[in-house]
Amino acid sequence: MKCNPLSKAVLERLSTYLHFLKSLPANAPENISATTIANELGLGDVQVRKDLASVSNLGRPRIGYIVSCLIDELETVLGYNNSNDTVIVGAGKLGKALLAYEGFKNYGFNMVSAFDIDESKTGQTETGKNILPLCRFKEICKEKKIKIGVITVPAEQAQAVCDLMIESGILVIWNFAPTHLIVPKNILVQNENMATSLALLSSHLTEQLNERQNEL
Amino acid sequence: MKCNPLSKAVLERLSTYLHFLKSLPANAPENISATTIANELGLGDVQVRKDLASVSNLGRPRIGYIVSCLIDELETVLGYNNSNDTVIVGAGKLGKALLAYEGFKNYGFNMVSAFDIDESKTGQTETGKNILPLCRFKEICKEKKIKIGVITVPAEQAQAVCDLMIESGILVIWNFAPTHLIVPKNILVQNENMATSLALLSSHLTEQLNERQNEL
DNA sequence: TAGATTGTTAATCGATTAACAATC
DNA sequence: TAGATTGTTAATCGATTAACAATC
Repeated sequence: MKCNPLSKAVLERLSTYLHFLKSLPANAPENISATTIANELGLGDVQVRKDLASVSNLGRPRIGYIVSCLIDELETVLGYNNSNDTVIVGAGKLGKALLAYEGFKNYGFNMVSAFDIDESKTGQTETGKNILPLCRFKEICKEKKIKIGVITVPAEQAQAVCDLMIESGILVIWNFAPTHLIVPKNILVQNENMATSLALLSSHLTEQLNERQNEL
Repeated sequence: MKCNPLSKAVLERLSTYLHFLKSLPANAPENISATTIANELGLGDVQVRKDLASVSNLGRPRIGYIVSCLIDELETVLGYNNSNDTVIVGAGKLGKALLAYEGFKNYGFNMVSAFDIDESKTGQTETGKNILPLCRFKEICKEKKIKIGVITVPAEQAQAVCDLMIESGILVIWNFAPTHLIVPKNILVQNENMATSLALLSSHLTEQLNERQNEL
């Protein structure tokens, strides 16, 4: 396993490969070629091979890759085998849902607790996790050395929460607030922003419809 | 307004600019320079200027852009001023939530109805929208000339639903199923896939932590 | 006129694709 | 050995950045 930093585009594809490999039936052959993966996913074979080469040296001429080993290696590279403590700020509907969702464990995320400025929301949830007052945020993050934060507060408060997170030692932010966050270069913000998705859809549609018109 | 097709990266930024402009206070000056936008969003000024130039010719030396006109133009380019009928396949929790959500109107999306293969789910929702049996999907899409489809079925059924959508004339697919869909080139699939987001977060974190270790 | 700001042209950078040598 | 498949090196493509001329 190599470790020069991978681009966003590569990581996205690696995640696709992993998902595809895991979805193979149990009676499938135990090895698979990059070309097969590429065809199944509608990508170029060279691209798949290059992507895989950037994280693994399991490929063997004539044989390809052993599926189970490749899955292992991808999970490691993508961090699904870690267990990273994660905190949430904003204990509204979404925040609570994320706090309760068990599935994050599969991706190496462990939702520790949520924080909210509204102290009436604090207490324990049915699933036994704590919702704590925001004033304890920094203290707890530093103590537990937490590096991942999730923002589920309204847009107006998102930047302030973001600043607090950075001050508290958080390195990676998963932002559900529909706003652009300004952060230092070494901090990653991953936006989960519906407006952006919709803009892409909309624009592609307009283009498609124009093309059709031109054809007539 | 010009109209050569815009790249995904540009569209994402345009959506950010629009959001930022809308968030300006009412008493802000009525014009704004690309440099100001760039600084506020932590981007390069040339990039902002080039992005804006690709959709507008409102920029005036010394003055910049009139905020309200720019908002209008961005909304048009991003399609927020259209009203695009949209259908949903999969009337589970997520499908129903999307069907009920009023906010899509602001982005030019009108959720017409949802479809489900399970006929026990059919009927009218509290918000007065219909959940229809999947067997009527093609007929209705063709009749209403629907071009946008949302997939909220489990991963196993997503490809079949996707194929049905394409057959029914849909051009743009918003996919919430955690799986890779294979489509012809002229169809856009926008994936709303948490696993991919998480992979990006995780990998960045690993990188950051390694760097810190090296510094010691 | 001077200065701010635009839009464009050219240079750089990074990612994808094509060609090919290496190997089982 | 022949053929499939890998990984790498070079070529292409596209996007970002830098430099600069145009303009109000």
